[in-house]
Amino acid sequence: MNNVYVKTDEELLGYQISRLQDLINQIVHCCEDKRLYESQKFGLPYAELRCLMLFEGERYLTVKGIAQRLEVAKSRVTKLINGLTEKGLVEMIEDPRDARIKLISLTPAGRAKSGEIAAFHSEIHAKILSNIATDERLNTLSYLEVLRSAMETAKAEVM
Amino acid sequence: MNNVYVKTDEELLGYQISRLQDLINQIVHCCEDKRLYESQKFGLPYAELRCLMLFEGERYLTVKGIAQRLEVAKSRVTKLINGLTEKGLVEMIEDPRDARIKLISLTPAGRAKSGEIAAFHSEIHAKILSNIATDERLNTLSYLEVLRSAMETAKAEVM
DNA sequence: ATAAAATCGTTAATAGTATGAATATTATTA
DNA sequence: TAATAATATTCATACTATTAACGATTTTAT
Repeated sequence: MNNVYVKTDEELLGYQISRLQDLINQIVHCCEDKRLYESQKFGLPYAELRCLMLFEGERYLTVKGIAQRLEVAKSRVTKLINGLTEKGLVEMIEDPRDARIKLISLTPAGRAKSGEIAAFHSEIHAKILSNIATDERLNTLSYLEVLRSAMETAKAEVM
Repeated sequence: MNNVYVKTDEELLGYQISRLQDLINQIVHCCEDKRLYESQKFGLPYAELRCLMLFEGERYLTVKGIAQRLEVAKSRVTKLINGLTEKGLVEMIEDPRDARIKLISLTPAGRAKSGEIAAFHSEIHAKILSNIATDERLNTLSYLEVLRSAMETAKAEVM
């Protein structure tokens, strides 16, 4: 009978769906743990930490630019910059050509901390790679790209 | 000369590290979008939504049990249950055998909403799967498991 | 049987994440 | 020059989450 096949197919799909769900949840949960850990490790609220990392290779950023990159409201950025300024990690000067604009840059301490954080990020991802067999790394990255792409497409479809 | 090979190897590793970093970030970012979307869609703060989903197959939960599963403080759960009670989604009775304990259960409305949310989760993961070629699904799940495992190991090593 | 210890949930204070509306200042443009 | 646009800040609000202190109840040990 056909029913048997249909049911097996459905069962397989159901199994794959819940497996995918579990795997993604566990991976995301792992990332949330990392987030908490690095926030502790570097003594910064996570949002400020993320803000600090935007200065890689850029001398000056503006409130508006940071807001766009972090995808948050400008008013939020004002708060973050206040926090980072109090901690001596960034400083603000006025744009010589437009007094509305404030240019934000890293202090030496900010550059140092930003470097430490970047190094930690590299370290942790290097560690993850090292836990994947050499001959499986390429495939892992490829299939991760497959998943990423499938997720973006699904997002566009559903949301 | 040996230097040439060494450098190529290092470059490859560096490339793979930053690719892994990007892919994971994008996948997590996608999940954060989903989180915001479903919070809107179901008219619930995300934490309350997660709380609601714990009742799958369980008749009664306690504050302590919920706190453990959500990995938050008990006081946080009190707040979440207050919110869900105000919205008519859960209700609380006293444990007949121990007056310290409060048994929390879904109301009919809560059961309905919980069902909708579960259906949405299935739908979205089904959609993701459907965006992966049939002959690539098994491999995607396998390599996702490889990654998950490598991440858990790295977490244990670093943190 | 009762005093001490443990358990359970709540309250209050605090901190971090984030938004939106209103505002002040400065540039641009008509 | 007057209206408009751009930039950043302030304030009110809401959500996420923790810790410490507390009151009520149950368990345990004397």
